Amino acid sequence: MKYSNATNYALHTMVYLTTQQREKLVGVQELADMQRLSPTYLSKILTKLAKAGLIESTPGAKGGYKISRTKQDISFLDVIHAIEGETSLFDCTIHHEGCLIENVMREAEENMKSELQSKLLVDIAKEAEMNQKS
Amino acid sequence: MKYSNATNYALHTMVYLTTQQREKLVGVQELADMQRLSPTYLSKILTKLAKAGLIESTPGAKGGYKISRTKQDISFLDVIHAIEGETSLFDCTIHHEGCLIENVMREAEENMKSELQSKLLVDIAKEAEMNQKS
DNA sequence: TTAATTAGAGACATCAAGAGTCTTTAATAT
DNA sequence: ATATTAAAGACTCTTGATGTCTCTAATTAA
Repeated sequence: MKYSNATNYALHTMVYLTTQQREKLVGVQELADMQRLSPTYLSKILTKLAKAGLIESTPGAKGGYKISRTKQDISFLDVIHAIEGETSLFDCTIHHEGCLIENVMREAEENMKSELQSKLLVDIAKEAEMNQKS
Repeated sequence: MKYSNATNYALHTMVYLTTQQREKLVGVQELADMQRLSPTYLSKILTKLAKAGLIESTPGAKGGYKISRTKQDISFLDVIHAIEGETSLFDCTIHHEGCLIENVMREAEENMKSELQSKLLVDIAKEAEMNQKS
């Protein structure tokens, strides 16, 4: 069980955008080069992030992407959610006579989600910048 | 991102076996009927559990499976591990210039694993029995 | 010893989702 | 008008999950 590569790329992209100065637009080409991805593929990921309201896009020449102005304190969970959609660690619908482990798994999942919700992009970006300087 | 159906079936099977009286062998047919699965498919899952030392198998007439005598305090994580193998939520190898989020994700994963490690089959089995009586 | 029963092993088939490409369209700046 | 950039969607390829089927090995009961 692992998160998809797309989620991984999305998180990296979001951390990178967070380190940029406000209002500066970054094109998909630059973001793709950074991660050695094809621009068209990354573009699909970026569109999902935009639809979720985490970033804002501007088409046309000198266009690009930037972190959303309205959405504050974006967390890791927000990003994961935007890419993977609503997920549940366990699918209890496969059981016919009632799921014995539903409560246990739900508890574990809530716990993990709350931790990922507490991880904010800005904190990680600061950390990354400090590491880069040293 | 979710655990596989096989892991789900394995957990249910293990909880069921834990509720049985010691040393009693349960055949794959009974375990499969309980979950409405084909015996041959469940058989593959059971073999993995046996190889991981979580259950013991006896072939031949009147044979079947029972919870391991040697392995005590089996946890949810043990079962998940037996089926899914060694997993990691994030694959950092896809990044060329160093993974920015490795530490964050590792922390979240460790947290979740330690919670699943604290969930013991015996506790869940007791709970399930109490619910059945009421 | 033979027959019935049960687990184990492995080849095989099927399906869904992930991963990624390509092409066309729409919007924006110069 | 033209160049640039995001958006949308069809398409391909690969991988892994989910099973099924068949044969073999071990054990019990007669």
